[in-house]
Amino acid sequence: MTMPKTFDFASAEGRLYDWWEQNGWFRPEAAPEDAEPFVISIPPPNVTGALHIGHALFVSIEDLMIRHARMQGKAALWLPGSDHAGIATQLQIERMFAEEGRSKDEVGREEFLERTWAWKERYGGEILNQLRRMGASCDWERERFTLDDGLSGAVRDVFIALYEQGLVYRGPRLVNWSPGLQTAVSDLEVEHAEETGKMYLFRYPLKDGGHIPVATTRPETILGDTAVAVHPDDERYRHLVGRRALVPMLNREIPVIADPQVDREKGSGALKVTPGHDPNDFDIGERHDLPVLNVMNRDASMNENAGPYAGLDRFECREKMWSDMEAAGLTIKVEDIRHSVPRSQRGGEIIEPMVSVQWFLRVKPLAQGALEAVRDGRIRIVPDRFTRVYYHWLENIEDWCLSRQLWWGHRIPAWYGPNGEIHVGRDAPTGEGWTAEEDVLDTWFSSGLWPFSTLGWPQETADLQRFYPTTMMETGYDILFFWVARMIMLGLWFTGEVPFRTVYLHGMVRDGLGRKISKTLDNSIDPLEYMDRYGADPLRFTLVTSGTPGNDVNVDVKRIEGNWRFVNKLWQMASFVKLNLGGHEGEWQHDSSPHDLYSRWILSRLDTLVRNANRQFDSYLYGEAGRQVHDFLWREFADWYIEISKIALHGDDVGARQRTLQTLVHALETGTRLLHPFMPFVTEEIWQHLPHEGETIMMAPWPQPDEELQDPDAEAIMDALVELVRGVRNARSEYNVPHGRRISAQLRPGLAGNHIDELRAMVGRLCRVENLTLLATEDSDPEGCATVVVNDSVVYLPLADLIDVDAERRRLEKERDQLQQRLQRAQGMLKNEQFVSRAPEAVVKRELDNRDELRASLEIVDARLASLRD
RNA sequence: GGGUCGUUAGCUCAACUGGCAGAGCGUUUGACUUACAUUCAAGAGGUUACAGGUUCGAGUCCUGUACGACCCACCA
Repeated sequence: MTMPKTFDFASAEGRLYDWWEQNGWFRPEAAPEDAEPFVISIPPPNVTGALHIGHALFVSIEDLMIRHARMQGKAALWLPGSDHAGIATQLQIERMFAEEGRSKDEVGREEFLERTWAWKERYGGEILNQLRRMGASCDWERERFTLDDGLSGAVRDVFIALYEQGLVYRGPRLVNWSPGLQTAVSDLEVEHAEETGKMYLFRYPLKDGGHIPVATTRPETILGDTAVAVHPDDERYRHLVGRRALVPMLNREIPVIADPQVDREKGSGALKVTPGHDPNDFDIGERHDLPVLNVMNRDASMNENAGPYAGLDRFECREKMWSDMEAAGLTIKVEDIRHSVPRSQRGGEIIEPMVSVQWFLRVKPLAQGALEAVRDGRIRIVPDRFTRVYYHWLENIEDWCLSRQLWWGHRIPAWYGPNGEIHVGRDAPTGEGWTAEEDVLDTWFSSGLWPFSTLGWPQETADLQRFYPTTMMETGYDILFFWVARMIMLGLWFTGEVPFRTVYLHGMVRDGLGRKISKTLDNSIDPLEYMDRYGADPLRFTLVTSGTPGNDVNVDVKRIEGNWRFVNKLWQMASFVKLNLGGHEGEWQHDSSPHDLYSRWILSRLDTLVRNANRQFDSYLYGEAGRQVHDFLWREFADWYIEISKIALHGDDVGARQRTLQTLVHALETGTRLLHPFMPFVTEEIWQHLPHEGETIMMAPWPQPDEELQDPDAEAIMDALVELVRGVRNARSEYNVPHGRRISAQLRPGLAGNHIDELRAMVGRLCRVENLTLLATEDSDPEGCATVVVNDSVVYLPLADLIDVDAERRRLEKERDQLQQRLQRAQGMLKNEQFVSRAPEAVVKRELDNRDELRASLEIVDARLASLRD
């Protein structure tokens, strides 16, 4: 069966994917029962999501890891699934209802959830189908969803256990309130941006007359003040401690207190204390038993505690308040300042610190184990610089606000009794008057259980036994805290084991100019669009080879096109081999006599490639490995070996032809296997056309180095021959020898003289030189020739009609200058006794050889130049 | 205020444990050479941000500076 002219990825991808899946090769069961497991739990994409370039990156890397492990004979399990993504999904469904003109509250919880589930069933699989399109070899029979029954049970059990262990508590605390989403969010979901704002300085009136100057950036919070604080040692204000102040515009009486937390250097040195709206003040308030006043509603409009300002939006209130204070003569001045503003990671709106009753997890006890697991090496983080970041965060961790005022999520299993009792458990308590908790858990709480909940925990399932701890956690560094750290904490706490052995962190995808992908810049790179245009393989190869571990990758979309060309090039190499295999299939591998120089050379190079690739895979340097395979196949195999192979293939030595075919097949088939984890589709299709063992390249063995193939002599000789060919081509080009014109040449043999047959064949085939003849030692240099010098060998090209003596002289002078420069460098090093005595022997020897070769070349070039001057 | 990463060809990026700085794209010239014009050949293009240091030898290790990006932190 001959191969089509080009690779039709559009039809091949779906066909191959279905075939792989139907044969069960994505399942760990495809490996022998005693095979070592290799497990990745997928970072579950949001059900609402559509494949974006960030997904494409992680899929490319993880599928590469999984396919590599599978080819190594491991029981590879890539467990797929999706995340219910509380906030993101809820917002989407809210928008749907809004389009129908109904608010979430009008709809009610029950219908809202019904609709969300219906939507999830209908569209939630879309993102996973897009993963399939990329070639992701996940075990779809093990697919999980964070809100499915098993996982929900795990979440509930974990919550209850933590509550019973006294680690989960409920209470009023200052939280980050998102007025747009109307829910609390965790510290991690708040971003701090340096922005220009205003600092308002004003007089805090005292009841008995006088005032204290106080500064704030949020005048509306004055309405919630319950004290004015000064530093106990501050001479300026010490005498005022114990007096009473009056809240501006409300005239509510509050104390003047002394607290060491007040920074005398900041602002006016006196502090308005608003325990209900400032974390700092909340602490002070606790120490002094101050009332905690919340002056805002859920949407951050002012509430009844704001007196006349009730109902105003917080920013309207700020202006109104200030102008009223101005009128009352209380203001001093307003200054522009740069300060950091807390904004919602999702909506971008300003987060309001607000006191609120929420569920919290005391994280510190869990953090200890998570720190130890990395410190003692049970978990390794790659690249290891992230280890420090991880330590720093866990060492300073604060309690985690678990509750969210949403509907879509795991409902907190708590009930409130008529007398204020709290019941936490699997089932509702019996008896009258209990009401269920309305809030759900932070999405990341369920994600934190992902590596073991997906394997059946808390049941002692066979999967849990076999595949836990998992092997590799591959994800972006942006969710090291959100997700990775929490999986480690919860995994250790509940299973007693690390959830995974290695954490591999990749960077963020940026555009071709290094800019963040953003809607406002409109610079998104749509993976689907590029897969439509070029197929999945070029996209995958580009993503993996464009960067280095842990660093952001700037994706230059032109590289996708370039790698599509690479796919075609591969296809053409295979076509060539296949074509030449022709009717000889089966015959091609019978000849076991020693190989020719060319074949020994390419096999030696191939072995070096295999060696490098193995080392790089072991160090997670996938990008470098991919680039090297690419360069080998294109630059060495196709440009040189295939071209040279035509000598034997078109010759009449049957043995030589067969040995060459054997090498062609071996090198290409091996290269294809090396490439399979990067580009699964085209490699499978090609592999099927080549002679191979086994059913699928997916399960073919990963290439191993073979010491026998190393052949430094063949490499050295081929390097010289290749240089001679390049030199002849260069001379032809410089002298504008018409492309079709055949020329003759003479060789003054140095080392290359031992391989005159090979050289003759090569120049004949590759640069249209016929009649390469040998010059005897006593022969004088031929006249009117262009000269090509490589080491101690010289090729003379009789181009009398084209040679311009001046031009040839310039050419040789340039050559001489280059040689001299390199020779000087080598001689300089060798003259240095320190170098000779201290550098490794091999390095010195290489430099010696180098010098000798350069000297030989230079001598010849000089002689030629001298003869031209005559 | 702490910390991390980056700065290499016009652009986007490589360079494993220090050992002759590479690729793709772009650019110049030539070629439809029966696997491939989705290609091939030849060329141009670099003081590896800057200043010191260590070393026989530094893009690579150390110190500092500049610029850029990011992370953490309760700066009224």
